[in-house]
This record gives sequence, C-alpha cells and structure tokens, in this order.
Amino acid sequence: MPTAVRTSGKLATLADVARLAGVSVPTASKALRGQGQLRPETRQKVAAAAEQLSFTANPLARGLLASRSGTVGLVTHDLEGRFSIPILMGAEDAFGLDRLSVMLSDARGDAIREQRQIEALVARRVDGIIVVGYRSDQRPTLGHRLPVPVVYAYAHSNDTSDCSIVPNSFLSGRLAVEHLVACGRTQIGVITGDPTYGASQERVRGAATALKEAGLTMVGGKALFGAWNQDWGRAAAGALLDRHPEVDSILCGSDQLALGVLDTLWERRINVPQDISVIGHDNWEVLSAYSRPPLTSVDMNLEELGRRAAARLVQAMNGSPAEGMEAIAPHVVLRKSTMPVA
Amino acid sequence: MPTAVRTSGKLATLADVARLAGVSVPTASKALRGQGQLRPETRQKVAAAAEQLSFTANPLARGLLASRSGTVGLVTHDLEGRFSIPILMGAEDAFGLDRLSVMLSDARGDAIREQRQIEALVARRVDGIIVVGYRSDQRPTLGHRLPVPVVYAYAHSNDTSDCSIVPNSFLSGRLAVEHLVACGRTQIGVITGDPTYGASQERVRGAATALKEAGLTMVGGKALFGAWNQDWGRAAAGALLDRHPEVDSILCGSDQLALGVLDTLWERRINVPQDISVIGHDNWEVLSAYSRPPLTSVDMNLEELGRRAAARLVQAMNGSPAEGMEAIAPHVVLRKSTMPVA
DNA sequence: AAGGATACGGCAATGCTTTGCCTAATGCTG
DNA sequence: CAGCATTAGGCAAAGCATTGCCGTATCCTT
Repeated sequence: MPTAVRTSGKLATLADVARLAGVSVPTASKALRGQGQLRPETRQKVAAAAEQLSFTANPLARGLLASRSGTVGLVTHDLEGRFSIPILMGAEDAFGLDRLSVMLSDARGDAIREQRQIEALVARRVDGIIVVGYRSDQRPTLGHRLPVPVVYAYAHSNDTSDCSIVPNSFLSGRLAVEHLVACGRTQIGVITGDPTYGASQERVRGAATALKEAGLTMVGGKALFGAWNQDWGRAAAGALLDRHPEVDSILCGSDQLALGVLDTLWERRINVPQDISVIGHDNWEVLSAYSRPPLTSVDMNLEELGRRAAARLVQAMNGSPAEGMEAIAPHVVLRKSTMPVA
Repeated sequence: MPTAVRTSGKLATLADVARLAGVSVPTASKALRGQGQLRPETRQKVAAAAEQLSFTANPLARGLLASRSGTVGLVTHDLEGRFSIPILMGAEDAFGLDRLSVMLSDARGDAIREQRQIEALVARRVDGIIVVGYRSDQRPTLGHRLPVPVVYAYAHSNDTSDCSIVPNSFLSGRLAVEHLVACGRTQIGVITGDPTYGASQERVRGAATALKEAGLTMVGGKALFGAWNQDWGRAAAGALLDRHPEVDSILCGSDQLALGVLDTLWERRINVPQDISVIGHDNWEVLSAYSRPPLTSVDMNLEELGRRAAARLVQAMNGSPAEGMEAIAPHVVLRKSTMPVA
C-alpha cells in the first residue's frame, strides 16, 4: 500500500480511528496531538489505526473550534501579467511551511471586484489576506475594519500603518548604474516607461544618485519617459542615438523596452555589448534569455517578496502585526548585453 | 454605511442575528435560507438583522454539516509559465466567487510534490480537483481512488475514463494553414519545437491534413522539429530559406519560434508579411503584439478551456461525472505578419 | 494491608449551522 | 362554541475534533 491516498468512499473520522484503536474519541485526539497523559503504547495503537485509515483531521471541524480556517486569501490584479506570479509562488511556498492553504482570486484591476473578493474571502473565514497590486505604486488601503490582517505586496498601501512589501526600485536603478559603471561605461542613457509609475521614477532617482556618486551625469540630462512597450524602446533609442551619439550604454526600465532598444541598435549595426551595453529591468526570462544578445537585467526578487509578505502575514496572524513598508533588494542577472569596455 | 465589510472584531454568528431579530437560531437559519414555514414579516426581521450585522454563515460549520467545503483544488505545474494562468482565470471565473473558492498549489513539474499537494487538498476536504499539466500531452492518471472528482486540464490523463479538457492542437495546425492558404500562400514551411510533445505532432498533423486538402505539400516535405525557443526559430528559418528559397510563408509552433523566424527574415531583409507571411502559436500577447511586425497567432482559448474544466468538475461534483477527452477549438488572431499575396 | 499519590483515559462541553420533528397557536367549519 | 386543519416557530440532534475536568485503576509507601 504505497500511496497514502487510497480512500475511495468517505474519509475516515476520528471516531473510526478511536473505534479501531479501542479507545475513546478524545483519547485518540490526544494521542495524535501529543497531548494529555497517555501510555506510549496507547499512542502507538492510535497512530497505527490512524495510519491504517489514512486519517487526517477534518480542518472544518478543527477550524470551527479554533476559530481559524488555516487558509489565507491572495487577491491579485495582474494574473495574466508578469509580476503576480512569482510573488504568488513565493507566498505559496512560505505558507506551505505553516500548513496554510492559499485561496486565490483575481480582481483584474477593478476596485469593485476587489471589494467583492475581499468580502468573499472574509466570508470564507480566511485568517489573513495578501493583496498584490498590478503596479509597484501606491494604492488605497483597505482600511482597518477588516477582521483579519492584510499585507500589501508589490503595491504599497497609502496608509503607513499598513504593512507593505515592495521592490526596492531606488536600489534597482542604482545597481543598474553601478553595474554599467563597473563595466567602465561613462555615457549612460536612461529609457523608461510611463512617468506616472512611482517605481519608474524611483528607479530613475536611484540611477541618478548612483551616477552622481560616480561623478557622471545622465546622457541628455534626463531619462526618456514613454510607454512600457517595445515600440517606445525602439523610438526612444533612435532619438537617443540621434541626439547623443556618444552614448555607450543604455539603462532600460523594463525588458520589453530593452528589446526595443536592441532592435534599433541591431538595425543601426551597432554592436551590443561592445559599442553600447544595454541593461533591462524585471528579468523576464522568456524575453531576456533569448534575445540577441541575451539581456542583462535587474531582477526584483519577486519570489522573495512573496515569501516576505507571507512571513509578515503569518506574524500578524499570530498577533504581532508589522507596520510600514519593507523593500526587497534586487540583484543584477548578468547575460551578454553588457560587458566591460575593451 | 456603504461598505459591507465593516466588522473590526469577531464576525457575527447566526446566534447574534437570532438574538437581534428576537427569534431562535434555527428560525433565523430558515429565514435566511428560505426554508420552513415562516411569516414573511419574520423573514424580513431576520434579514434586516443579518444585514445590520453583515452576517455571513460560517462556511466551516456549514461545510461540516454538508460534508462539502465549497472549495476546489487547482494543482498546476506551470505557474511561472504561460499556460496555467489563463486556465486558472477561466476556472476561477466559472466557479463564481460566492459558490466555490479555488485553492491553488503549484507542483512545479514534480510528481512527488504533486502527490503531496493532492493529499493536502484532500485533507483539506476540497470538493474537487483540477490538475493543470505543464505541457499539452498525456500524463499519468491519479487513479480513481480519490474521494473527490478530478478533471485534467491542458494535459490529458492516460486513462480514458478520466475527464480531460485539452486544446485542439490538430485544429490549431489546420486553422493556421487554412489562414495562410486563404492568403493565397502556397509554399508553406513548418517550424516547430520539441518532437516529443504530442501537441507539437498534432499541430503538424493538422497542418499536413489541411495542406493536403488544399492540394499542397509542406515545403521541404516535413516539419522542422527542434526546441521551443527563439534560437531554434532563427536557425530553422535560416535552414529553410537556404534549402527552399521559394517558401512564401512559415507556420511556427510557438510565438517564440516565430520571433526567432522574424529575426532571421529581418536579418536577410525579407519583407514580412509581403514576401513571407509568418504565423505563430499561443498568442502570447507580450511577445506577439509588440514584435515587428506584430504577429498573427493561433490562440488556444485557454480561458475557455479553464471554464470548461470548471464546468465539468462542477458536473462531476454534482454526481454526473464526464468521461473522456474534450478538445477546445482555437482561433486565429490576426495581426500584421500575415497578409494576402498582392 | 491500607492510605494516598500518580498515571491513564473517558465524559461533557464547545464551536456554528442546518434540518427533521414536534408543539403551540391561530383560523376555519359545522 | 367545539373540534379539526393549518401555520409558525422552537427543540434537539448531527456533523467532527479538541480540551478541561474528573473518575478509576494502579502503584508505592509505611
């Protein structure tokens, strides 16, 4: 009997176990949970019976008694997108260690929908909720009237007394520049997306700070803001090259932008990474690993972010809620689009 | 009091509602569920009380009694990948938030892990399970000894008495060819990925069938199998062009392959779509929508697949399990990489 | 051998909702 | 006005696991 799941009809209850072991139900419970005063031999008898019947305590009954369901809700806004998924994986991972199950729901960027999802999760008696935003930016708090703790991930709550876990975008920009500087690049241009994104601005600030520390300035004096797609990457790269042919490296706010930049460089027969090095952001493997050349990119460590969020939530569920914002440090993933000057 | 979630302490129980309404607990229950013989005025009194306290029945207690938890498990193998997510969204959609919640777990392609996840879900008393494969291919059944119904999505079970919902890969290949033929293309080459993928073979079969019906043959006589990445797309396109310069269209087994093909065509200054039309598979927006030119692609309708899987599971949970494999029809998403010959 | 201490394990209650059954009250009919 | 048919709503049990409390059996001590 190798598989543990072998029941085909109803699942065994503790009463079945107790009967088989020849003890009362409470005794069986104590035996399995290591409680009470029982002879070791009794415990073993019960354990054997439980094993034989593949018994697992009904979490509904257990939860009813403990006023804990052992489940957490995860509300996301970006399920088809790039960012929720690693966060979700990290969270699932971390919750698994605490024997918590994740109830998933996708609000698809709709606040009304989100409200309904939250209500549904609360109605389901989840013990806590993680809300994953669809952009790394501020978002409205859910308030403090919910009966369970909430942790905000990726997007942070506008209420500083909430607990939020976010990527360290400032550091992302800084690390990218530091990498380029380490490669001996001195003429660094910055192309990024929608300027209304706080993360975008933060990265640029981080980059600017690092440049200043290195005694450099951004080529063109400022970052080129636009849209988060390949087309803008192409266009912006063209403009940058036309106006500032001295540029020797380009820092991009996303991998998609970087792909667009690579397109333009390719078109103009400019060698990457020798003549111009390119670094992206997000490290979206499918884009970065197979581009030509494969793209060096700043990884936000989203799985770690998910794990942290889960850990914070568990903490809060155990009565020690955390406050404020915690930023997860990114790291640079080296590929072939950057290299030291010859 | 606009928000429905306003509780800050413990959630109201039915006893609270009953007390407020001045009736007994069972009466309150009947009133809210539309059961029993009650005066309309009593029902309203109870309804008002419930509303005032934002009462929702504790699903743990309810589930305990009904032997139904109101949750379904979703085991995926491809959380970071492309395919699970739309399926998951479709399923979530179909279950509806008030009725069934989705418990997510990611087995990451590991059979042992999967086994554990399934056990955990069963231990949680889910009412049913959807297993999403990581490739559209055959996979081993979980057997029939589980206490809850299982539906296989994307990958089908090797046991035909299981219920599986899969993409119609044959039709994918056929539709792609039909589209190219409708564009007046007659020299159609086929580039695809790993030949061990059943879906890959199926698509090629579908394409071959459609070609035959149109009185055509595949350029080079057979499909070029390789790997599922951009590099192979580039290489295979190069080989195809070298050996068969007459080719006027290329059918690719994935969008990534198609991007590689576009690279090579671009490099050789061949006009897409005029000189050679390119069609991809999977319709992965981030890749297909921003390539140059944007890529026409066959969409597997994965959300629909998820919805169907959910519907089948609900059916099975209600006592009418379905058997066998159901295939979801794909559709072609037109973009700029294909056009009629001038 | 008798008294007390200790080890062992059972009883009952708890958490919350649902449903079948039964009683009390109301209304109607002759 | 008496008696039966309805109607309204309460009581109790069930579903399952957990835990505090208490009784009993065992053992030790003197």
